Amino acid sequence: MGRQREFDVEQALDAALCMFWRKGYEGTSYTDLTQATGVERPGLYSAFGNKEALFRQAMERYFTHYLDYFPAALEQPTSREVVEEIFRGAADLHTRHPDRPGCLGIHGALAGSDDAEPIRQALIEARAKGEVMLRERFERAKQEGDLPPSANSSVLAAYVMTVLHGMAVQAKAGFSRDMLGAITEHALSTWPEKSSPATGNPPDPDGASG
Amino acid sequence: MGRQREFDVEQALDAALCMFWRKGYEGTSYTDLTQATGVERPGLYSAFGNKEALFRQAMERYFTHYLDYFPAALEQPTSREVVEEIFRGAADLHTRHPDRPGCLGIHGALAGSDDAEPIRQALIEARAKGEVMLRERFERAKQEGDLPPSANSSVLAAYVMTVLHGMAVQAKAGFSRDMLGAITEHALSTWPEKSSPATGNPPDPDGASG
DNA sequence: GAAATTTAGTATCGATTGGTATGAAAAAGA
DNA sequence: TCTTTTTCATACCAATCGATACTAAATTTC
Repeated sequence: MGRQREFDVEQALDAALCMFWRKGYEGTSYTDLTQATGVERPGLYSAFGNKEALFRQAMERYFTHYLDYFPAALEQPTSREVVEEIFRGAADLHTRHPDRPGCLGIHGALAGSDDAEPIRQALIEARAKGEVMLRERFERAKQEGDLPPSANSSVLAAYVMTVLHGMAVQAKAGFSRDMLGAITEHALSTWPEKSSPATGNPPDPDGASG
Repeated sequence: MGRQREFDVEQALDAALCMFWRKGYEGTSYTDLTQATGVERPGLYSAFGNKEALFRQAMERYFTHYLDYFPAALEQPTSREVVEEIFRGAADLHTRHPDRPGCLGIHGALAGSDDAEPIRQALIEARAKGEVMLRERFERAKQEGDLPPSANSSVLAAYVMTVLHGMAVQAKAGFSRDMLGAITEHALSTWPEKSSPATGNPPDPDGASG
C-alpha cells in the first residue's frame, strides 16, 4: 500500500554513519546528511526520526558492522591474543577509510554544546560496555591461569581502552597504520605473563606460578 | 587616551579558555562566552578578534598555564622519570577541575564541521610539537645510556602521547584520578630499562649496555 | 571645558541550524 | 479508473550561529 521508498534505508544509514564518523554528531548538519545520503530532509526524518535518533541508529550500525572485531577477539584463547587482536582490529579500522580516520565512538561527541549531552552519554556507556567485556574476559583469563592472580583486571581493561582511545585520536591526526601497529606492539610488550606479575618486575626464571 | 577597559583581559581569556575546555571550539557559542566572561560580544571581538583568534589565544594560555608541567618534566634525569612526571601531571590536570575534565588539546576539536578545520590542524600541530619534544628527549636518553640503543624514540614518544590522549578521553568520561594513576602505572611497566631492550625480552643479566 | 578617542551595550545583520507543513507524484487496492 | 495511502521535494518555520552598526558613556588630550 502506498508509494514505495526510492532509497535503500540501510545504504542511507551507512552514508549518514560515515558523515557522523567524519564530522561528529554536532559537526554534521542535515545539509551534510542529505548530500551524503541523497535523501531529502523529510525523507530522513520519516525513515529515522530526528537527528539524535538517526545518530543512535548509526551508532548501532557502527558497532555491528565496524566494531565486530571486538567481540570476536574476546574468543581468542589467551588474554594477550585477545588484546593483540583488538589492537590489530582497531589499527585497521582507524586507518582503513582515509576519508574518516579514527573512531566514531571517540570523536562522535567528545565535547560539544549541552544539546549533545545525551549522545555523549550514550557513547560513554557504549565504551564502558566494551571495557566491562574486556574486564570479564581478563577475569576468566585469571581463572584459567592465563593471567597471574596479581593481575588487576579492571586496570588492564581500562589500560587497553585508554590505548584504543589514544589510537583513535592519533589516527584522526593522520598517523599511519604502521605507526599505530608499532605503538600497540610496545603497549603489549610487557603484557603480564603466567610467570610474570603486572608490576613490571623481571620475569621469574623458574616460571612456576601456573 | 580614551575610555579604559572595565574588564581584565587575562581573566576574560581564562574564562573563555575554560568554556572551550568544556565544550570544545564549535560547541562553545558566543552566548556561552559572554556569560562566562561577563563581557558582551563586541567587547570580546575588540579585545581578542573573532572566535578563531580567541580560541588560539586561549590555546596559547592553556599551554603556558596548564601544560607547563610538560616542558618541566623533560628536565627529569631519566626518561622514565620524565614520563612518570608527564603522566602524573596529565592525570592531575585531567581531574583537577571537575567542571572541565580532560584536555583542551584533545576535545577542543577532534571532529566537527569543516569550518573548524584550521583549529583542528592547530591542535594537531601543537600535539605533534609535544611529541617531537619527547622524541628528542628520548634520543638524548639513548645517548646518555639511559635508554637502550634498541629503543625506538619515535615509537616511545608516540606511545606516550597515545596514552595521554586516551587518558584525556577517559577523564572526560568521568574516570577518577586514582584510576588514571593506575593506568599510567601499568603503561609504564613496559618502559625499557638500561639493561632491557624495548622488545619485551627478559632483561640482560650482564646489564652492560651503557 | 571642549574636542577627540575608546569602550559598553543594545539591537541587529545575513546565514545556518534542526525540524515541518504542504502539495505533487507514485504505487496499491477496489 | 478511482480512491487511498505513502513518499518525494519544495518551501518554509522559529531559533541560533558568528559577527557588526550604532549610540551612549567614560576617559584623555588640548
